[in-house]
Amino acid sequence: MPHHLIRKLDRYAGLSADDKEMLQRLVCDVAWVASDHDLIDEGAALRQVGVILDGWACCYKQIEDGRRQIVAYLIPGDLCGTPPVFPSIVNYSVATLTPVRVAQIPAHALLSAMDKSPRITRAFWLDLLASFAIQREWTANVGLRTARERIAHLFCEIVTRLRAVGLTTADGCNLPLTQEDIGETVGLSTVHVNRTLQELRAAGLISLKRQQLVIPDFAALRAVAHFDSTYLCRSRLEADADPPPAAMAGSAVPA
Amino acid sequence: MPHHLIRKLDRYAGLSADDKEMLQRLVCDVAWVASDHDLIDEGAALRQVGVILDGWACCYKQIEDGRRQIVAYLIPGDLCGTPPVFPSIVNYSVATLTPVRVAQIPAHALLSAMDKSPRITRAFWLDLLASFAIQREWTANVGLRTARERIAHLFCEIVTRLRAVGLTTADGCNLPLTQEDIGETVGLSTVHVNRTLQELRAAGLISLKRQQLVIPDFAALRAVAHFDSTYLCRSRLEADADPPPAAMAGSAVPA
DNA sequence: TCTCCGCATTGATCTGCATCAATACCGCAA
DNA sequence: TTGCGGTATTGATGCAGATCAATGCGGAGA
Repeated sequence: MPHHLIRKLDRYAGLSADDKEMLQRLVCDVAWVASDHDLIDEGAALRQVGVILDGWACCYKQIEDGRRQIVAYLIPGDLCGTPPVFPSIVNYSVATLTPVRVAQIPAHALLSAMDKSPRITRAFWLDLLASFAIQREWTANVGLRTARERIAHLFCEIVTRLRAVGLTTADGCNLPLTQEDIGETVGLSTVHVNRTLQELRAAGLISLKRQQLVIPDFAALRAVAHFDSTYLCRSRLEADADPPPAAMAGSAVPA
Repeated sequence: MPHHLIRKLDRYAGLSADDKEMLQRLVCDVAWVASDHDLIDEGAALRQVGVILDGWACCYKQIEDGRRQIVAYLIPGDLCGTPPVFPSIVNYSVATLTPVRVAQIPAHALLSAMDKSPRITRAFWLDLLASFAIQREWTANVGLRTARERIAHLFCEIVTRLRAVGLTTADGCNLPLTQEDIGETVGLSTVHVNRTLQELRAAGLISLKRQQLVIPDFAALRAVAHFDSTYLCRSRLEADADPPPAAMAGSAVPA
């Protein structure tokens, strides 16, 4: 049961059996962290990279007066911290949203793995570029969409990402976010998030209760959101080396 | 007169004379591009990286109905495209805002330079991480600040970045942006940008006419914007190798 | 010099979303 | 079972910023 990270990196750059073994060995320092705890504090000097094995976390920024903005979600297979430059100082914090199982890869181990395998190096580059693409999309999401579109877009993205790591149900996923979290993600007040969710429900676009998100008609939600999944298909290096990467269609991987 | 890129990379990772020479040689395919032209079209498969030598450009995204969001500005010394993974497919477009002088570095040349020098590799990593940090900040800017704060923050960032490449005057800079550009950057209508600019002027925080931005009291503007420049200080690996890196200093390694 | 065009500016009006303030609900622990 | 704390929901009201519609202005080209 290699963690999602290896599968993801493999899709990015086609790892050899050796590569996978090497990566597998990196993941040794594993721990559970309770919900609602910080994994990284802004300003810390990291000498290692975290790998999320289970659970959700988020990267956020805060300004003096308490306003908070979530700038990314971390799900299983995602890195936590900024490889592979050490020591690196991060300008955001990371907090768990659920209990999280996280592994720590020490700087030197990661660097030496990258030294030994150009495929591993390439895979980490691509992973970073993929997160970057998501970040750009978030900027655009908050900057130019309406409340309804923003939330719809967020849900489309989340489901697509979770599907890629096999964490979805047939037509939805578990969504461990409060309405406040959602608001801090898309730049809306909690109250307005609530009302917008009800609109989406009323329109039959989603169902959401008890942290279970169901999207009966993904295409419909995508249309509302103006969601174009290509930015999630890793920077689509050799775009056809594997699964149907493209636009519409079924997205992502069976695995 | 080595272009700004080399100076920047040098600050990131401390290049050797050889490194600099190698980089210098990369920059050969140079051309001028007129204002208001696309340098990169969304979906293109890049086999090279551009380097902005002179002028301004911007990365932007568009959705069907014509709404547009600027997600980044490129100024001299910035890369245009996503090194160093090729071919890479970008999910945004790049347009010139002024006439731009741009060099193209072919994929193989860049990769071989990175192969030969770990410092160069490291420098490119850090440059990418720096852009990423800016993108995160933009997400937060649009997500949680008011109109006045957003524009103030944008100006603080721009001046700080320009200063790092020596393109500022004593207390300001040239700003080749229309009010429409600014609006598409921070998620506001043109009209409201205009009014907010006037507010900032009335408050004595800025002066802006004929593309000349003057900030008489940077600290004051920074306070309004809740601007914290640390995210611009490259991931501040060796934080004290040069100019006052701002805030509290400390941390990190002399390397 | 005049004319044109893109950009900046101004006013009037509308609305999406914030804010304030209760109230309802649910899971949990005693 | 009861009570409690965090989350969701609902209503009422206010405002930041959008939208619509002119008008002004400065620079480039004839």
